[in-house]
Amino acid sequence: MSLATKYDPTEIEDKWYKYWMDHKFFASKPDKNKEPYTIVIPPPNVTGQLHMGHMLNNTIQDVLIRRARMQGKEACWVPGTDHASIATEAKVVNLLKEKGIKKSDISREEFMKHAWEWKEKYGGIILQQLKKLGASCDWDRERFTMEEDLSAAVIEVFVDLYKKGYIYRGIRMVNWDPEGKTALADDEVIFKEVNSKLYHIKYQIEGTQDYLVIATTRPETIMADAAICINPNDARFKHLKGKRAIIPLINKSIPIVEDEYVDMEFGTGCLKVTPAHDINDYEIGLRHQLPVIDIINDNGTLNEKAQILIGEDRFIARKKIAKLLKAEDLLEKEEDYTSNVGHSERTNAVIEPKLSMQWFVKMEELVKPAYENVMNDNIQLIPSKFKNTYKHWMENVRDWCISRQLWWGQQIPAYHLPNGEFVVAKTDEEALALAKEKMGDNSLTLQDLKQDEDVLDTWFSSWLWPMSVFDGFKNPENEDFKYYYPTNDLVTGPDILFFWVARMAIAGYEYTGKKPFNNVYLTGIVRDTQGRKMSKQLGNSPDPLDLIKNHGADGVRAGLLLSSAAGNDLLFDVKLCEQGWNFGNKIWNAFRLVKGWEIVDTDTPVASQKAQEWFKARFEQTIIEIEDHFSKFRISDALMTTYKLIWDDFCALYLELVKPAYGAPIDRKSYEATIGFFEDILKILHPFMPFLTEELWHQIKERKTEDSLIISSWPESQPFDENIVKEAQVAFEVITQIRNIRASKGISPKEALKLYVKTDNQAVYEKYISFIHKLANLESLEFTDNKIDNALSFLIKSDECFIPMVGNIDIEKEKAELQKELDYTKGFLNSVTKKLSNERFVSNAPDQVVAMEKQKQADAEAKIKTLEESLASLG
RNA sequence: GGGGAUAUAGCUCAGUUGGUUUAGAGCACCUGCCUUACAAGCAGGGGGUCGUAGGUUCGAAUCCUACUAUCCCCA
Repeated sequence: MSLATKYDPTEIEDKWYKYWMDHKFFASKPDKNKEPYTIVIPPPNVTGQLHMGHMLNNTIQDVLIRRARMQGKEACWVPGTDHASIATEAKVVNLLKEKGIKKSDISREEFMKHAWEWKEKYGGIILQQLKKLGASCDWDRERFTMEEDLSAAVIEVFVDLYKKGYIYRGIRMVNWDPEGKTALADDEVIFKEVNSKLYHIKYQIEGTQDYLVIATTRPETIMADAAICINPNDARFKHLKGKRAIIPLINKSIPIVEDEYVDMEFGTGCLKVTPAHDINDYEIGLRHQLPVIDIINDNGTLNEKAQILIGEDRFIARKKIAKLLKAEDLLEKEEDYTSNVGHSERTNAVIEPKLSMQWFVKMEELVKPAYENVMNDNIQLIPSKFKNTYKHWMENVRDWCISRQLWWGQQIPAYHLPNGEFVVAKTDEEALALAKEKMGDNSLTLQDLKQDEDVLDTWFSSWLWPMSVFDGFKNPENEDFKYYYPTNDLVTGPDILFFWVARMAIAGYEYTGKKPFNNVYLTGIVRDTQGRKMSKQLGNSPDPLDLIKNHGADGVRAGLLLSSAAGNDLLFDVKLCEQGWNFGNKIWNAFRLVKGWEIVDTDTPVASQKAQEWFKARFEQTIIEIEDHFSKFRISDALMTTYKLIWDDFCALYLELVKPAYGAPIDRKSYEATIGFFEDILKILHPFMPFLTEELWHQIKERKTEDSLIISSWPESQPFDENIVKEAQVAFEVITQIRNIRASKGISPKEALKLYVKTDNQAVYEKYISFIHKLANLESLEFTDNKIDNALSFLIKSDECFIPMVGNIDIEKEKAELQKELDYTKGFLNSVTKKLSNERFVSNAPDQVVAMEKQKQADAEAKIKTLEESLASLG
């Protein structure tokens, strides 16, 4: 069979993914004889499309899971999605709008029916996309946070936390999204710099003809003002103390209060206090017992409490108020001003701070085990720098607002009673029983109970994920849960360290007494080459599926991993994927070379024999390095080490050493050794580039299903002789030097050269003479005690090598090069000597260090001697 | 305003508890090669004094302090 000169991943990738699926290689079930290795996927938003962040994060998970599988562990990667209340509801509302249906015109039940239909039809595309990437998830275990069992777990936890006193209702200032008509968590608010205006408005001081001036960006809220506030230390406003001011347009009298919160430098130094519409004002209001006047409806329009402009949108009202004030000469001036304004992550609406009744989880007590067990490394964060951030958050944890004014989600299992009280229960029946008890009224019926309208925050589902995917609530004694939980590694972005990771740890300890995972690997954020976050608005994100189409999933995976150290942001460049593909192509062609050889039963050439010994040792040495990288989650380094082993050691050196002359056959022993090495490198590369490696694995020979690479065994490190690697290195250095001479003198590789070596250690050279012959094209290698005239020379440590030249040698140039080398070495010797002549160094530094310095000194002195002799001989 | 992180070659990053060279890698760059696996390749090469200024130490890219710059989180 002939192979194309260029690797084409398209068909190969689909073929092998199907093959793995058909043979259930991703599937996992508890096996007492094997060690479990479990990862739960960070459930992507069910409305989501694969983006670069997912690609990175899932590639890492797949690398970990594939390696564990090959190590003989029972590898289980659970996939799934979360129901994303806000995003999904927005999608469904839009879809209904297109059909001419308003959400407000249909019942909750009808809406849910539409939402589920939407989910079945359009949801979870992202999981299909993950398959293109090669993700080896156990798809039979796919879960969804709104499915029956997982919802039951959410309700159970709510009721339980309520009973334990961790859940309460309270009025709070929340981030209100007037478009989505829901409260948002702080992290769902994006602050953007917005150009706005600072309006300077005159308020008459009651009982006088004088005015005070306040500066505000929100003149439409003046009707909700409860006071004017000044700093008690502000000498300018002594005359205002104890007075009252009149709100313009509605002529309402409000007190002037004093509070040190007011920044004397900012604006006019007079602050209007609007407790209902600003979090800071709310707090001032509490301190001064000011009334709260809420003038804005849920949809962002003014309500009747505003007295004027009722029904107008807040932004239109702003303009109209400005106009009205101007008309009455109460607008002193407008100045341009940029301010940070919160926007809804989902709807992009400007956030309205709003007081409302919400449900909260009391965090302070609940958080303790999750806090301690990260601090003591029971749960490890990788990289560990995130421990600081985690600590800071945990120590300043705030109560968690878990209610959302939406329908898509688990409806809060609280039932309001006619008298305004409420009960919390898992079912209607239990609620009714509780209500009867509470009210002492047996005649109550379900009709008297009204279930809370709100649903729970999506995070309130996903914080249970590592437990609920294994049915840890429904049936805590089940085999899966006992076997797979706690999970091993969690891979996610640092942006959800608090919203998700910390909360999972909290829930894990609360409900199982155990950590939900051992290690949390925090990936970097994928940015564009200019360092900007990838976003739809900027349009700076490449389409992941296009990337896969153009560079192959293997190429993209390798490209993403090549420069993404844990926790460091990755500046994504398509060039990385090209590099990934190049690498795949390199291996493909290496295979073409080997596959093309004709095999005969002849003796093994010395070079080939030695090359096998050498590569074996080099491989073992590298495996240790790779294991070390993996143990520290240095995935990028593990790949780079593999990359260099394959490209530099295997292709550039080993294959060149065993490669027979063109058209000549290869001896059977060398061929078989080479195939063995090839299999080993395919194994260690498989977690990174699964498709190409599986393809070549089967190209090597016909294999049974159970001999597939994906389930083959990971190479274990074997003892090896370090001296082989070290001594061969001398030969490789000689080769490089000779090639250097060829390059700089324009000598063709075809022209064989003579090499003379002046050394005290002939044995090392003799051992690997065959390497030098083959890779540097030597006519002969001889040892000498004297300098060789009319030759170019170079140094290997203090050994001197000579290549006789037929033509003239540019003596001046040679001298200059030698002089440069000499200067450097002298400088180096100088620094070493200085160290050694320092008595305090010699007496304080460890013996080993001193010995090393002495060795350096001796080497440098020998080298200098040789260099000086060479210079002298050149005249 | 508070907290945290980072600053090493043109770019992206290593540098593992301070001592294997006057600092490494990949990519990019330069030179020469269509050498019979691969020109998306091969061979060779140049390039940084480790953000700035101090300090600790026999010894600092590594520890401390200040400053500067950038980024993130919280308010």
